[in-house]
Amino acid sequence: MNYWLMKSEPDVFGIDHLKQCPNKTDHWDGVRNYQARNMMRDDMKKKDLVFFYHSNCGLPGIVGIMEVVKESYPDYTALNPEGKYYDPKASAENPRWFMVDVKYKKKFKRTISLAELKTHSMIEDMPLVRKGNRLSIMPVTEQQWQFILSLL
DNA sequence: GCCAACGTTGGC
DNA sequence: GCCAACGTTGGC
Repeated sequence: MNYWLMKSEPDVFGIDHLKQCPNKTDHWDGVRNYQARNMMRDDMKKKDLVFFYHSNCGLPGIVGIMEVVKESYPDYTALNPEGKYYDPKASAENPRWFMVDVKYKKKFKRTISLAELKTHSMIEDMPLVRKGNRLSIMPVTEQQWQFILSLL
């Protein structure tokens, strides 16, 4: 089993949105970065656990945990010319972009903020805390996962 | 709202 | 294949 971290803007889609979805499950659409796509498409497996990270907000940080419940399939939002995730280079035959389904597991009592995460040398190798990093999906090692949980 | 860092695009 | 221009991410 693998661990991951995925970013989302809480104003657009935060952890509370996921919790309120039917069956607390939704598809993680709109990923338009090849590195992130490849990980989601090739390496993300059912039952993998994922940190839900809130970005671009008052207190950026890890807010909870979700679980992968469906492995990658074409992100159909790329095919909708009206949608903001439309990509004219994607087609049904050649989807180009993929998504997985994730299910809400838990929300932490507090946000483990980016500022707090940056103070710990245990996790200094995480892309998340490195300068200028914009990856919206990244792998988390088991050691990093356990360490972060120990901060709660 | 600013801006640094980064990814993507497209001319050559 | 290089690289300048541009667009986006995301912290602050």
